Amino acid sequence: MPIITLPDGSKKNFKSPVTTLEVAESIGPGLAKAALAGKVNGKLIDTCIPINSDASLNIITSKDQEGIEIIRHSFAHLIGHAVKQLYPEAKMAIGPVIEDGFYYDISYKNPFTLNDLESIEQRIKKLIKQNYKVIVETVSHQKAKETFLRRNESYKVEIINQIPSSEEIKLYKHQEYIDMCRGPHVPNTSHLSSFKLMKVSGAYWRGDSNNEMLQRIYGTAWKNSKDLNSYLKKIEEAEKRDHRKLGKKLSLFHIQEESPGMIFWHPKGWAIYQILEQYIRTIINSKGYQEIKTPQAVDRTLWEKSGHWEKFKDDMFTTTSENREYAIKPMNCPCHVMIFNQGLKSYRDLPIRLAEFGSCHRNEASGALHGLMRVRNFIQDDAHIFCSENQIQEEVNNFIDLVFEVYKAFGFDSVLIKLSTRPEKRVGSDQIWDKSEKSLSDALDSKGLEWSLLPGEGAFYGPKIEFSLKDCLNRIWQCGTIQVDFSMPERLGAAYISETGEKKVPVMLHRAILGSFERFVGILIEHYAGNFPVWLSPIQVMVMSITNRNNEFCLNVKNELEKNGYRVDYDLRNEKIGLKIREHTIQKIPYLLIIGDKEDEKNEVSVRTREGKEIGSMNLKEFMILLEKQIELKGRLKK
RNA sequence: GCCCUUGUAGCUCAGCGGUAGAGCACUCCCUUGGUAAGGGAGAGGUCUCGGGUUCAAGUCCCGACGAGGGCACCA
Repeated sequence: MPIITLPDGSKKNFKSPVTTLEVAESIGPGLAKAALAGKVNGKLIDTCIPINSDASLNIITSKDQEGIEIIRHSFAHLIGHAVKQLYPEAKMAIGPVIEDGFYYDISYKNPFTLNDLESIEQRIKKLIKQNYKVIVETVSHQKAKETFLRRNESYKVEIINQIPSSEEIKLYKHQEYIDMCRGPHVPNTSHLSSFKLMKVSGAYWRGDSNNEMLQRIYGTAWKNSKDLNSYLKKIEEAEKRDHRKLGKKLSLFHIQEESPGMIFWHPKGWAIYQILEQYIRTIINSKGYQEIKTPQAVDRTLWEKSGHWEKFKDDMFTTTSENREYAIKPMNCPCHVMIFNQGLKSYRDLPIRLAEFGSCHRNEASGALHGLMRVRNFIQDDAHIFCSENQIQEEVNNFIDLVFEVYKAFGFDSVLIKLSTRPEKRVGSDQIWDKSEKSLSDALDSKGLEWSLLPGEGAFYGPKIEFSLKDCLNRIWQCGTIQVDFSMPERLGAAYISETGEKKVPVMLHRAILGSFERFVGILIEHYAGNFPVWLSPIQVMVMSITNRNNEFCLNVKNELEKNGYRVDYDLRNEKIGLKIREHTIQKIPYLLIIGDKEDEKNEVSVRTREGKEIGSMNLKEFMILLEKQIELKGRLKK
């Protein structure tokens, strides 16, 4: 006799086991129609599954996030249903829910084209219209296996073989199509309306590049067409922020065939880069770092000693000279150890913080390259801290503060923090790993930060904290990092004399705040949509004449601003002011100064912003105060 | 690296077997105009590269290289 407690606290008595659907019906026909699943004591189940004992029940509809995820999951099954009708020989692998949508991995002899995608989408629409019931059946492990063997679904069989044979398996029947899933799923296709198949791509079976490649169909689905459209609109808007597009439009940089993955920085892009570098330089100087510079090409023997040659040989560019083989450095760390090694060090010297804006080359897989975000040549705001074991905690703590201080200056409010721990292939004892992993997690916890654990994702020499930011399409990019390294100093013979007079190996902390400048500029372009805050704008002020009678005054204004350290350009072309405003607004220059006879007479400038706001007329001094205030803010205020 | 898509003027793109097109940008001329496009004329392309099919190839086929989206990778 189950008593069902609803979210509002009310209780309902039932004489016999009751399903979510029946409970919903007892409340009202509207709810019964909308019910997608039940959440029984916190666990999601299908609406047709009987509840045998007292329970709290939450009826899930498309208004709940869980409901939308159920809808998306059921859409994955619909791909299966449609694909098997259109291409009976296709084999279905896995079809999970992802952020904003779903996908299905499929094995099929021919590649799916855009036309195929279109016909699959049409077929799904046709299936939805039939308003068919999705039927759940719980079967034994054996029966499930037989079912998929009979249907020649070898991937499903492989999945079942990984499930303990004592477990029961749920089959979802979509008319003649059968899929298997933990569920729950929608009870009827009538709940499935607003979706779009987005793209096809390749994906390795079980995510392993040694396995065969399947075809992945991606889709998005929402509770109604309004949500779907606003999602599609959002993507469209985001694409306009793409740093590659804006980089071209604003003439910041370009990349060309002859040097894939390497950047040609134009004057404006390089201006931004240099401002960043100078900013970081000033900050780290004040935090006890010393800047150094180390060679670009280093004999392979050093890379052999550091362990890079063995593990990353294929990812290094090499060159030869007079029978010697060199690697173009992929990292700065071994060279930093070489500087540390010059001269005997005492425990009193520690920590030693060596920073370098060093250009590194990594021969990344061609398919990994992505604009400024993933390149083969990049410069990090790199530094290595040589310290004793008991200094680790404090150094990590200070670094985390530094990262947040810097990120805040750019207006980043959401920073993803991840702690990556020991990978399978690694150097160093478990004891050392225990210690270093703990020092990182303690540091994060002591700051009260939210972070997630990535087991097995650490570098081969030590665990790391990663600070990641998102691009305009929500793709995540690692920027800052701090990594504990107990191995490389030893491999490269670093040592210091301890308090007790013995030789000890220092710990090395690898760390970067921005990560690569290339990637960080890419993130900034998208973060600001090209509207750089004044301190970063390559051109801060554009001085424009209305007629050529005002040219001289314009030049004076420009020179005066330049003399005061501002980045200024001017436009004296024989064009109408409307055109000049339009062009420089599109170029996203923060301040436009308009100078005509009126301004000339009063010795003032008329100020307009790239947002289209006319601030009014003022003298240059007032304008510079205004500029100064904006520069002070850095990126802390949006726009 | 793998799968799919893709490569035409500085940019965005049309053309998809029969003598290379548009808009914007560019150059010149006219216009001196007050807060997002003034008017006219002109110049500009071994259609990524290399093979092949064909009387004829941006256009079809093969290969290389690059790019885009994923996957794998990311010291």
